[in-house]
Amino acid sequence: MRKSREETARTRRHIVETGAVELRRNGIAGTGLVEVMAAAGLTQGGFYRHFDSKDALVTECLANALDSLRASIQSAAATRPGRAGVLFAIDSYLSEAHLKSESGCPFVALGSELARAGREVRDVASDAFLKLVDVIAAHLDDVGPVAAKKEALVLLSTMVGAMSLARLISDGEVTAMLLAQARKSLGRQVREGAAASRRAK
Amino acid sequence: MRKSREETARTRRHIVETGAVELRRNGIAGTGLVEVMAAAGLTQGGFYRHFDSKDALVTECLANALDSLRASIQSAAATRPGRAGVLFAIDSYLSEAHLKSESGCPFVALGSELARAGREVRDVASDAFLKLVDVIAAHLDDVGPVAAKKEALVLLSTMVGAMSLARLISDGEVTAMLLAQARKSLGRQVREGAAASRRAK
DNA sequence: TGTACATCAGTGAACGCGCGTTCACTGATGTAC
DNA sequence: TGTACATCAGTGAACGCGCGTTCACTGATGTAC
Repeated sequence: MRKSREETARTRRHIVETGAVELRRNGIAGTGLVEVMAAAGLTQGGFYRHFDSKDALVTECLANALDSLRASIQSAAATRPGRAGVLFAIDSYLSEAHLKSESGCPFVALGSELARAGREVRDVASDAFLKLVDVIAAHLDDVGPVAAKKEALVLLSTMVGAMSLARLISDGEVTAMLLAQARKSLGRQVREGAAASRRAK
Repeated sequence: MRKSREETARTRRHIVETGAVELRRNGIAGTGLVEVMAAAGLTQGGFYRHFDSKDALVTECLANALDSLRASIQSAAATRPGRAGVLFAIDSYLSEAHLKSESGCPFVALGSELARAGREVRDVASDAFLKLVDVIAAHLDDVGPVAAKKEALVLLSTMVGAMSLARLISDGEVTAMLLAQARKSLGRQVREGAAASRRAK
């Protein structure tokens, strides 16, 4: 049953992609290899032809998921120039669709588990976060790059925090209010950001 | 080896308190009953004399941890009147001490696991969150109660998000910058909050 | 108040079960000549 | 280009191991009279 190199590579990519979804749905500890392989249409036995360990899979799936997040924020921001792009990216992130999504932000879906993860996993998460900061900061082009980065750090903190809390709150009305309020407040911050930053100097 | 009612109650409380710490250190899935009982100085066999299941323990430990959080924020805020109290509570929350603490905010330590938890656990988390919102909102007493609640929702989102991200980032310098920047930005928001809220009307 | 018995907190061992990992096997693909 | 052999992707079963849970047992505490 040996497969061609091309098909092997395709299978591997497929495992990573379905694994990236399963991991965000059930968490790192809550996701089994049998489950990931089954979701990819395979049996558990073949897993170790592609990866050294569960940890190696987690690292790759996380990198994949973080890349999706960056791509999605980047393309949302790219629809409008400067701060308007950031506003749009924020509204997309803090949407009901993202709230219910099973392939959303890994910082929300895996946040507390990532903090306890090994060196390699945390490095992947850290690097991806800094890239995300740069994506946002690049759109805050009416202040200096350092000020833009600092501003982006705080915007992302609120985004991740609001979505994390929205996910765990069981009362749908509060959830909706929280997201709406975060969008509103970040909107104000982003619009007034340049002025506030200037004032702060 | 039967113990007196008083001692039984003390033992139970002790299990919940040590369990609340273990749970935040290792996560829900990552914490075993053997480990919790050992941390309390007991053996696993006695566990079911106090709790119906691991889930029941988790619910109680979470409630305990959330109560500690509320008490700590409440007492920090109470040291100063009005918005100054909120500023102080924010700085305490976003401190290096809290970053390294093993008995800190459950929303940060368990966030992504809570979102996947059962009805009861999520209800406990939700109720505690709303109480926390009220604690903060009570100090934003120069705007109406509804505006104060909305403002508190966003402040807490940034606090939880910043601490969650700070915990998972492996670069200590970035972590410190993120916390510092969140403190600074929230400080500005809280100080200008009343004015901004009035403007928004 | 004292006595006899029931209760039950805590121990230590055992139970299924699911997990990550390993392995013998199959047969199509890749390689060497 | 064709042939013979080595490689290896994928299967299905098995492995230890740790987990949540159960249980027989012990002996101090609580209760009934």
